[in-house]
Amino acid sequence: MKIRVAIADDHPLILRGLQNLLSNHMDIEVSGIYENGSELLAGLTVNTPDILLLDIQMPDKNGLELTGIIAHQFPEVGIIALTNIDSQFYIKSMLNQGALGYILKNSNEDILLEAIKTVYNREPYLEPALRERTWRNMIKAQHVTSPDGGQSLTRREKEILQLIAREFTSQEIADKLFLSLRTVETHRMNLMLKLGTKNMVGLVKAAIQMGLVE
Amino acid sequence: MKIRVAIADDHPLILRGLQNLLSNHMDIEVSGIYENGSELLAGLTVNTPDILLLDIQMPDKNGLELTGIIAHQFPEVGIIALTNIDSQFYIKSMLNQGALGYILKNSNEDILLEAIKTVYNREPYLEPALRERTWRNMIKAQHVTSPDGGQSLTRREKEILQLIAREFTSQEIADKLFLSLRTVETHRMNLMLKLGTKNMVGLVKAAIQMGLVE
DNA sequence: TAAAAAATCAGGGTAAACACTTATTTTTTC
DNA sequence: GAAAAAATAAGTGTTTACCCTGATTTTTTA
Repeated sequence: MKIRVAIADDHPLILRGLQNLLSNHMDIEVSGIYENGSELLAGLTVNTPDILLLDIQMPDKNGLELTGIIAHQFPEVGIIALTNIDSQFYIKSMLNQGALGYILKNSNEDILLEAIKTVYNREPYLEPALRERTWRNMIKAQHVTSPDGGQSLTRREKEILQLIAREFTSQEIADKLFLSLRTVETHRMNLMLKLGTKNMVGLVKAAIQMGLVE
Repeated sequence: MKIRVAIADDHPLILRGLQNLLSNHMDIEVSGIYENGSELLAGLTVNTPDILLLDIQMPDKNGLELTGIIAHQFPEVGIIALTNIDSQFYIKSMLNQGALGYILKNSNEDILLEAIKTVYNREPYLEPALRERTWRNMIKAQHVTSPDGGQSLTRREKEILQLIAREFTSQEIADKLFLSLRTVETHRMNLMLKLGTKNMVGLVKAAIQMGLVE
């Protein structure tokens, strides 16, 4: 019985590379390839795979939300995040949302196959290069973190953070979203509080780490 | 006569994807694949291709320098930068160093093929999505007093850019480097000109892309 | 050793961000 | 349907960034 693997990624090159790489293995079958979140959700109902290799950054849908939806709706699918984002925040969030694996796009073939086989057995798999740091962070997080965990941003906050990181001023954001300048500034202040920074520079860096831009 | 294409990229997936994609075309032949800069330089002397698809970010060598060396040593090779970096600074620098094409890794097959054919005919090719903005920037750059066309950042500029991206204010930078506030502001303005941005947000993003922080 | 590039500094302004506070309405969750 | 969370908005400042102009001195390069 082959392991059925679906792939969702908006980069044609990565899609091809994965397809080609996996098709060389007799115990793996590529059961579907999708270039965006909508296609993916539609495809999963028709043809449910064992493993889903999921790009976090896709044009139409956010990878975190997508993971939450799929993990809930198709609990039998083992989700492996496949991404360029080497971010502690994202690793934690994705695992929280129900992903079982997290590997980087510059991983080699061995890592990819090991991840697929591990997750197929319902065990978590984390890119070796990320393991130690993530462990340290999670241990630290239990020691230090404040009650609220400090990290979760609301939908509106993420939206505004993204616009900030795309070089819109507060006034421009207010106009764009039909909000008062004051509201946007309040959100910005709350973002700075939550992300522990004192200016736009820190916000931009956080936005990049979270994959909201670039 | 087939177009001979070499590929240099440290991402195994991208490498496979490209190889697979190009091998479907009768008029193209993949003449070499390289996973790092040293391999590439060694390989080119033995087997010189018509086109080189070159990743800017490789573990051992900087893509800019590499481009300069290859363009000088193998002028018959048409270099196409293939990268995730959507940065005005990098585009200009790469073209300056001798690259003829610049496309993004999330480009589709059509763009890739068009780039290869265009560059094979010794004509420059720029990713369509980047064209307009780059043009605008290049025109703007000629209006302004940036001496040589303003490609590379000076040592001092890089130093200050790094401090900006590390969340220092201009006043703090001035104190740290024993400069007048005005000097720091002048450098910041020049940075914005050179990098084609209107505020700190763009500077931070450029700094990250250039690897000055994180 | 000239010329070019880089680094330094400033006046005088406008616009935007930052800081601290309070408060109402809407939406979500239990 | 009550409680909690999120989203909305504002008053009143201070600080910093941004934009235009101009310049001199130091270092590098041809």
